[in-house]
Amino acid sequence: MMELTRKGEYAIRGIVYLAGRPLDKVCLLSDIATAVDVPPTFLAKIFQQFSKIGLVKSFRGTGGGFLLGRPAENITLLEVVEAVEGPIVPNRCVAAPAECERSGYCNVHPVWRQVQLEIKSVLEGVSLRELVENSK
Amino acid sequence: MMELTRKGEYAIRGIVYLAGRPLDKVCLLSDIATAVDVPPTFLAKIFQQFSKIGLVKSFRGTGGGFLLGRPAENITLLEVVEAVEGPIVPNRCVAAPAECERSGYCNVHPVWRQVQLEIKSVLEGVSLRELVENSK
DNA sequence: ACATAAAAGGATAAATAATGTCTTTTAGGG
DNA sequence: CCCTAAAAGACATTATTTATCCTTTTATGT
Repeated sequence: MMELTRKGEYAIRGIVYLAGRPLDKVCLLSDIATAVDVPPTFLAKIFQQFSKIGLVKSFRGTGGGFLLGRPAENITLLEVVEAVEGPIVPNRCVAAPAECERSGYCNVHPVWRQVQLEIKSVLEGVSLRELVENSK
Repeated sequence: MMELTRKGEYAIRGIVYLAGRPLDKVCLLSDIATAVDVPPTFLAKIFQQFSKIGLVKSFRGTGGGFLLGRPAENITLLEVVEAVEGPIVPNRCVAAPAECERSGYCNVHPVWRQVQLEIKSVLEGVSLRELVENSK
């Protein structure tokens, strides 16, 4: 339970790597995949999701590849994770309160809500910039 | 990602119900299952896990059933969840740091560690007593 | 225009995990 | 000895995760 999937792990590895590259040089997906040791086809799907919401910018054709969509300090770990895993919902009743009404009011609900807030708070407090800096 | 499974949800429902029953009367599994709307065979597995670690006491045969293993105020939501879901590990690198050594030191690791602490902290702060009281 | 490069998108397959059932075994009470 | 009820293990089903492959679209250079 409560475990990041491979997809999420790969997503972080990939975008952190990209964030650590020179800003003006587009990165080939295949190069990123090799560098962070992720199946290229899988990473492609992940970067497509990033691209849709603007976390990265993509360029097709010769000389194409990927650039970070915004400065690394403006991208939080929460955004990266939610981009590929969907919203952080420790229990489905938090996502869909309607399903919580099994027998009136559910007193566990506020606890899960609190868990959700804490997780989001931690992940939101970390930017790609910080993740890159330490590794240099 | 990060979502409680049905098993965890059922586990909470079941033991909270038990905690709300008179202390000295053993509860039939079938009655609990009916009350909290969970498949009886599935709930049986869950209560077996509870029993092994003493969260509940079980009695076989005629007049048998289940009792809470300790006073409700001494059982935390964390214990209940971990009993059936295993330890709270938001990323496998937190459970097995060895796998984190992909390329030297992983700078995301401390973040997941922090997430783990926060989740555990919230769940540890809630006892079955509190969950029962509100519902009355 | 044409050939090439690279991402986008869709369909599908394999592996793993979640969910649930069934049957047999063990223990206790009458 | 017989009935009840939980324990334990094997099995079945479904859903999700983790990929892979193939075609299409878009861009660049010649």
